Amino acid sequence: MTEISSDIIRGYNDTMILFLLLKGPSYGYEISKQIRNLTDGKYIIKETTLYSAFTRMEKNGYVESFSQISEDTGKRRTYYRITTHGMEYYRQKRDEWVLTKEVIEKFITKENENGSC
Amino acid sequence: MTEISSDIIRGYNDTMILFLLLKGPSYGYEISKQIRNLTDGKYIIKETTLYSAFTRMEKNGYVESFSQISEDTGKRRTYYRITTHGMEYYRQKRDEWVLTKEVIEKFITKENENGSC
DNA sequence: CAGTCGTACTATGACAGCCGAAGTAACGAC
DNA sequence: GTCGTTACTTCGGCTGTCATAGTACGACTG
Repeated sequence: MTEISSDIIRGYNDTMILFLLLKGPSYGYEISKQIRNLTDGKYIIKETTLYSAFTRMEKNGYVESFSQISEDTGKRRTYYRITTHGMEYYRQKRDEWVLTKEVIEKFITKENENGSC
Repeated sequence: MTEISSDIIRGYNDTMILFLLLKGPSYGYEISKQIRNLTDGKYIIKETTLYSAFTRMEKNGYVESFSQISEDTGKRRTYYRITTHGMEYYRQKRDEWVLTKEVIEKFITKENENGSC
């Protein structure tokens, strides 16, 4: 099985999290589930990676956290909300992705492709 | 200017180098120039990154090095040749790339696209 | 004839992000 | 009564990248 190495995703974990936060505030466990679902289990973010991303992004001002007691479980969760600064960062990363894709694909042979466009 | 962050390229530097070695043995400085040219200067690999990639890949058995005196300059260069193991690794990375691209693009909004295919 | 530019590297050490391991706590299911 | 799920936290290690610096030699440039 081809597995996605963390070294390529590295630096795009933040982007993935921010993307999900664009739809509204969320918290660690849910984000993690959403990533798994959205990618059909192809990418499962590690807990430590996720939570360290949150703290890093909060430090950088990309997200804001707030504590709230959930209505369903009655337990306290740490929610994160994307900031305008975070949205800017997301947009930057999106643009960077386009470039990066172009660059990497110059080094990827297309031998296994059968149909195109 | 959107610049490519090293964190996304990370782990694909090896792949890029191996791709260039598929065409035949080469050495550090030339590989570096080829990367710059092939990407129209969009990606310039750092010297230290390049040479540490070589030593790492030799340790992993992806490349073999040999010393040779160049015909034009008369100076000694360290050439690298891709091994069969290295070719396998390259193929793996190529497959991984397809997956990775799919995954990341689930998190990239297409707002700025105007035409498609 | 000194200085700078291009080639072709090597060594060292720092840093960032990812991740494994382990722990905590509270709830429901079986 | 322990297992699975939720919802985290702490710690420490590893890997790849990069800044900095240095070596060495030939060519050209003022």
